[in-house]
Amino acid sequence: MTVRVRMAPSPTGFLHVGGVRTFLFNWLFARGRAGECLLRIENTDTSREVAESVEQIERSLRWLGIDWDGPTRFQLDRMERAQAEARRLVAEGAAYEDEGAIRIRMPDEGVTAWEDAVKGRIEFPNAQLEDLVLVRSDGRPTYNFASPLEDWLDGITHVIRGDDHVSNTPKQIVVLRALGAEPPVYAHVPNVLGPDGRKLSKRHGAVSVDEFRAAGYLPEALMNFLALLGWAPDGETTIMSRDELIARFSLERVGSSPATFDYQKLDWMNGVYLRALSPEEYADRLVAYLREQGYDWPEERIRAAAPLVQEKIERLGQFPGFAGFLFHDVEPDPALLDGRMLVEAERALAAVEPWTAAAIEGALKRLCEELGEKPRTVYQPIRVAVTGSRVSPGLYESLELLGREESLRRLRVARERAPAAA
RNA sequence: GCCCCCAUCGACUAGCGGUCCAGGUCACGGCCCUUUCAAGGCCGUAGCGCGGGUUCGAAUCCCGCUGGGGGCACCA
Repeated sequence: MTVRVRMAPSPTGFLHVGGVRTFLFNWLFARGRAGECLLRIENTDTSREVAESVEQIERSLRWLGIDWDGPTRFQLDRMERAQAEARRLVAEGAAYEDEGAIRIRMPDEGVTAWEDAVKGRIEFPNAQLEDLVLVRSDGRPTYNFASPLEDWLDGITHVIRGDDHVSNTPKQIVVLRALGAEPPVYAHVPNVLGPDGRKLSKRHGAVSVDEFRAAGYLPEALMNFLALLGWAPDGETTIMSRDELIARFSLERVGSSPATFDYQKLDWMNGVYLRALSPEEYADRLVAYLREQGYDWPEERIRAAAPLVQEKIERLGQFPGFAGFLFHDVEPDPALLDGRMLVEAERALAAVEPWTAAAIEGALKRLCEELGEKPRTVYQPIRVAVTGSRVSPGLYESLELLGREESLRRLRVARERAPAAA
């Protein structure tokens, strides 16, 4: 039997990483088994907000590298079929009308159980189940009716969803059996929590895929990180390509306890991916990212600056703060300047020929010897004067890129602002 | 209140009765390298929630407790 799963976001706002993690598991599972993965929007209305939200969801999934088979489906499209099925259940005696709504009869005794692919056997006492509304008095099917019905109609073989659906499952199983359908395999994956142990939400930081994109995370890094939230191929491997994730993913190895989203680890992992990029690819991504974020800085200069930062930043979003001095003037803190050093640096650099990182290095090292000072003593005022910060890319390369004229100009301006030189 | 699920370092996890005085990664601390910051290398701190069983032997199995989480809608 061909595996067929579905990703079922509700069109409320943006795509939440917790939900994406669940979709990712669906997708990895299907792709690793030559199966199909559908995208189904669980909507109950068709407002414009829904349409926009759907576009947003599709865009976020595509960016991450998660694709789906066939057109996006909408739960509401099955409304008439749902009503017909409900009427059929009434006719068959499995359901009944109640103040305009249709309710299904739940068994009163025994248990409803299933073998969960990640949690093992789960049993629910039937006495716990109330007669569930299938179709509201206004004619719209409820979620617990529409969802399993569509799973059946779409031939879904595995329902991989969040933990919070565990208690819906027995109801859906009863619905499916009444319909004459065989329930799919259920796999309930644990939820993703924030650092404080509560459900991951905006107060913890970024939560929508779009926010991670805007912050300069790489989709492959985010995918790798998300895959490891509740799943591990073994105890050692952490960095895995998309293909490796697909090849190794299995529901059996999904854990059953909730996982905490660790922003620091994501940052580290993103840095690993960033550093692993070829210089050309890195520059391409950086340029694309900055364009997307609305920076109109010259592409050639961005490309030239890329190698200076590749080893240094772990999110592309750090680029403007870290290397922005190459694109605009700076405001050095006078307290960090040293008039004497700046005068000496200006003199030494004015004579450098040609203006290359290597020659600049030679000149500055000679200066240190002449002055009998440690490099850090000599370099810091220069760094601050030229980059506006005590933290920057390599000094020689930065000076080279800035150009002699601009470098000397910044040194001069800074010297004038420095505390009275001795 | 009732029902369901979960429980290994601060975090993600490996471990599916002995090979574990518990391994890997992030974070943290120290050292090295070093023009700042990173990166990299080396070393280190740190964990089986508690109590009973079962067993020659338990992180691993069973029961209870405690602690988390989720659910009990004509929401999804």
